[in-house]
Amino acid sequence: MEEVRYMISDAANLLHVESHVLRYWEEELELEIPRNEMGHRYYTEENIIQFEKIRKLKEEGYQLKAIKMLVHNTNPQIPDELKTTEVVSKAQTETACVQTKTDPGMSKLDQFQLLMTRIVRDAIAENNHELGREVSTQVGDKVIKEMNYLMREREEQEEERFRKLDEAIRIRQKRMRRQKKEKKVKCRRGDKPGKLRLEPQESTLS
DNA sequence: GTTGCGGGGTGTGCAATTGG
DNA sequence: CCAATTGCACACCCCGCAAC
Repeated sequence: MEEVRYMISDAANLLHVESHVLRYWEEELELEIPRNEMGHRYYTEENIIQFEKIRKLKEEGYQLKAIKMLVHNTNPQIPDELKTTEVVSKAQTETACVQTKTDPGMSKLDQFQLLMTRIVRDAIAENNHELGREVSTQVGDKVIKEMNYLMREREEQEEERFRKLDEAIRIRQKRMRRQKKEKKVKCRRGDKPGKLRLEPQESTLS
């Protein structure tokens, strides 16, 4: 199976960010992006997935420092001070609510999030050494199952998204090959070759 | 066939801007 | 104030095309 390589512009398009953002993230997060013979970055599907996750974490309000920890797996538990103030205050508000009582009309996901917020807040109040034990005793089987389910669901969504991305790229490559082939045929016939143009591609992704 | 030119894409580096 | 983002300048390389 041939490894798919995306140039920085392709990767930027796929991820809906500017190319200099990718370079910036690469630098700040100390990511190792492979280079080709020309010294140009190329991105594998693995890299794309990694950047997609980074982008999601950014959207969720995490700072690059926190994301860096996650990426390098040095400290999977992210302290609140590494979240934006907006995210922290939101979490605090939710925690305050759950302290009083839980709204019976709340969705399962909301209840789960509130539960997690409370657990994490309590755990942070203890020292870092106690944190792991504290969480593991409070997070019961039910929460773990919920977490696994949510994680699996999310992974499936991501897989589906990248399947679509891959399909779009393959269609484009196929089209380009066909155009080149047509061009060659025209050349052999003696036609004057026109400049190869890419058809504007409709976005198959949203 | 070779050469020169221009366009497009990429690189780095730094400064400016933005927003919490 | 600082982290994050954006913009700009300049250099390099590749490729297509026209002229010779």
